[in-house]
Amino acid sequence: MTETTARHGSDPSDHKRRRDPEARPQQILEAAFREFAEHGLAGARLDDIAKRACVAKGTIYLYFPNKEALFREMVRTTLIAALETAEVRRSETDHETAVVQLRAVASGWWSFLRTERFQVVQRLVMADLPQFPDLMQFYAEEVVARGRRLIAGIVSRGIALGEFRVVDPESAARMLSALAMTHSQWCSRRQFFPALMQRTDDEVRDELIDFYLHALRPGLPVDASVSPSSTS
Amino acid sequence: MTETTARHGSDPSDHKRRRDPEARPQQILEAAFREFAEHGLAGARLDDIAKRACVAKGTIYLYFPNKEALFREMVRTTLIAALETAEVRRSETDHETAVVQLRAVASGWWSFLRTERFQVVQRLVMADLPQFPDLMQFYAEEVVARGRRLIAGIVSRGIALGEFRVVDPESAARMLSALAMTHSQWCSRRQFFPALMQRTDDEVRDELIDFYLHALRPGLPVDASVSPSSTS
DNA sequence: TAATGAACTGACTGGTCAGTCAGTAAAAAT
DNA sequence: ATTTTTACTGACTGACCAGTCAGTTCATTA
Repeated sequence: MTETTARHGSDPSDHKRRRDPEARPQQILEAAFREFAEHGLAGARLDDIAKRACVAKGTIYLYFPNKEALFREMVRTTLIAALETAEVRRSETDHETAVVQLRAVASGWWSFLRTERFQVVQRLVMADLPQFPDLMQFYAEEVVARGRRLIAGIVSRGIALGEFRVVDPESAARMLSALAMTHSQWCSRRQFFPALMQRTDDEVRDELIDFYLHALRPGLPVDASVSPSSTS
Repeated sequence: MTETTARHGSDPSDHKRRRDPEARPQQILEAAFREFAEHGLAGARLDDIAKRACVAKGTIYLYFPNKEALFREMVRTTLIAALETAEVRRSETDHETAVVQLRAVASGWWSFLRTERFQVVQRLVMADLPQFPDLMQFYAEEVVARGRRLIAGIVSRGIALGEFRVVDPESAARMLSALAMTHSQWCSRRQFFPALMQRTDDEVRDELIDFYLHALRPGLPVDASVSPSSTS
């Protein structure tokens, strides 16, 4: 009784879109990503995640059994999304020299390392993942090992083609990972590393790829193998 | 009245050594180190730290105003202790070739990176230090920059002596840091990196130093990074 | 028009823990 | 022997927050 055309809510346009409930998990995961990124696992509050997702706290529990599950799922989906990003460039350069291919793939990999998503995961991996051995395993296998195999393959090819000196490809791949991952982290904290302040991301990338390629140059000695291009 | 020789406590040998109270801060800091190492900043409980230090919780507050201060001080003293460890070897090799000196200093630095103390701090730096910009600054300046200067000096000398190709010494030092820090972390998580399982710490060290020295070998003619010889 | 139930809400509860403080106990001073 | 000081204790409190659940809203069905 007493209802005119206006109910109590008044504005019919701000209707919460409880339409398509299958969008909810993504929406919550995205909010969780932001909160975990800023505060880590322990520091993130479910109330804040809910607020960010424009959802009540109870709603989160309709889709995820608890905070830990939410965290796990958020890491998993982020890693998967990141992987897809990384798969972009790759075999489209198989006809090139190993040096060219390595530059191309390393650049793609670098772009991935420089994304905010990866940087955030990187921090969470260091900070909180020791508590979740299975996620750590997933990360090690699906992200680290996968990237490493990619690089190792190219290095092998370069060795076979005589472009690189003979090295253990797995080890060489690890060296590139180390250079790239660390430099990417440092780039994200430029304020603390004066030398990086006067370099762009791309310059840092080129610097480390050049350095890396120098380490793989075939040995100096016997002349014949290298065509003396006598240029400058 | 009624007291014989025995009071109520009975055992006179377990007297808490409230002797030399200046030992207390160190004792608490050490316990804090262990707890923070295992659980991070948020996860460590003051009750546990107290228990580990064989002290009541209240006692901690006699020496540190709050948990954050305890954390800061623990990081500070650990970094300082770590630095002293690292300063050991150094100018005692100034008469050697740059290559030999670099090997010696890098080995010393590597031992430092491999200590539990450094590994723990490394993790805390990643996980929790963003909240403490001044500590981050301290870490960047006193640990990272200092180590980098040390290496850069040797590289400069090697360039001057013609042992190394001409590179930016600061950049070269950064490359070595990246290789060493990352590999040290991976060594601490060997379970997840199959390739490292069959290598000792020392083998990993040699592998990366060799790789590094290859990158610094004085060049073939000129770089001419990519020479498209138009094979096709 | 009413009944049904899926989607969602947010006040509430119970456990956890940083930080407090009134009190004890031993050593030093009187 | 008595008082004062220093070092320490641990039960307590209040804030915080993950997780719950009785209740609301609204689209769909009857």
